[in-house]
Amino acid sequence: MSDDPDALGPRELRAWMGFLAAAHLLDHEIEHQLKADGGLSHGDFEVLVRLAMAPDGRLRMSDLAREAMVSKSRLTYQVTQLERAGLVRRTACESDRRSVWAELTDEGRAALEKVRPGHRRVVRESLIDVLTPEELDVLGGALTRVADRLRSR
Amino acid sequence: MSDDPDALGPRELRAWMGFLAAAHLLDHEIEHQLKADGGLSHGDFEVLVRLAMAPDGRLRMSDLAREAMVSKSRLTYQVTQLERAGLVRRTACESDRRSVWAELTDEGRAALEKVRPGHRRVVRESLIDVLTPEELDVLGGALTRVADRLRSR
DNA sequence: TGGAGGTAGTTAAGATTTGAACGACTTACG
DNA sequence: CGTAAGTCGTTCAAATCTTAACTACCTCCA
Repeated sequence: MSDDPDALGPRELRAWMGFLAAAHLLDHEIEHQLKADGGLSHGDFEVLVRLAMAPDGRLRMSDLAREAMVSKSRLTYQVTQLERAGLVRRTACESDRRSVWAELTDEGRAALEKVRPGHRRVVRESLIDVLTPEELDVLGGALTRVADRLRSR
Repeated sequence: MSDDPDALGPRELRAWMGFLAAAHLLDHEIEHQLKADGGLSHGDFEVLVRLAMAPDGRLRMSDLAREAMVSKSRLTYQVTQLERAGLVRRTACESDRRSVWAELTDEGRAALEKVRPGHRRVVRESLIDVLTPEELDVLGGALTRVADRLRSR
């Protein structure tokens, strides 16, 4: 009844459970730090980071949604909130009047910098520093492959 | 301006970005499968799984919340929904009248079994089969350590 | 031209989640 | 005992997220 020929084996189960738990808990930790240090959700942070990395600090809503891995309607909501907080600005796009630029304001850049040290600390203390350099490389390679494979479907 | 002495290095960044993306995308995939195969959210599924693993198929709300990694108030909502769907039943706890048992019904067990093959398929195809056996072990060890460390804080 | 069909972003309604506060009960300790 | 402090699960309001339209615009091709 509880045995099943194609259930996951112990090694597989350990990897899967570990992955699930680590993802959950780490996200929790990050969410907490970002909220405490700058009143941002993890989603908001990802949006700001993508914008900060983009040329001219701006991206069209669609591209931003894809890069930050959020739905379009969720991004609409998020950007509205971020705009209300003065961290992002919406701008009309000349070349395609359907499009809208989401652009990082100076305030937005500042908010990002304010929150980043704590964010790095969490990532380091909770993940990076817990792994050996070998584990770090294996994990990086393996999970990048996993993600790429999921993206191309 | 964008350079920072204690920013993550390339290997670290790859591991972190890979982890973040893999977690996001895999969760998305699972959410989709569970919804399609049985109308369950990933959260609901986790709740049912923990109950199925527990002796007598039941757990107190608090323990269930801890094991399924959800907040108490979220669990209250979830269990109410699952109860409405007939998959879970609430029972009074004799030994501690503050507590409430959440108990898997036969229907709940059936719903779980119905959805499990697809779930396993997703986990295998998206994660397990993408990794070499060595990667699987390294990942399992490393992430279990990461999770344990985060749990004990 | 003039649509057909696709894309960009928003909206509205409903579902879910959060976080603080609450009532009921238990436990520990003076 | 009797009460202070803690735990258990729920509730409520507010915040957030999802889904399915919907408007406006762009592209392509007859």
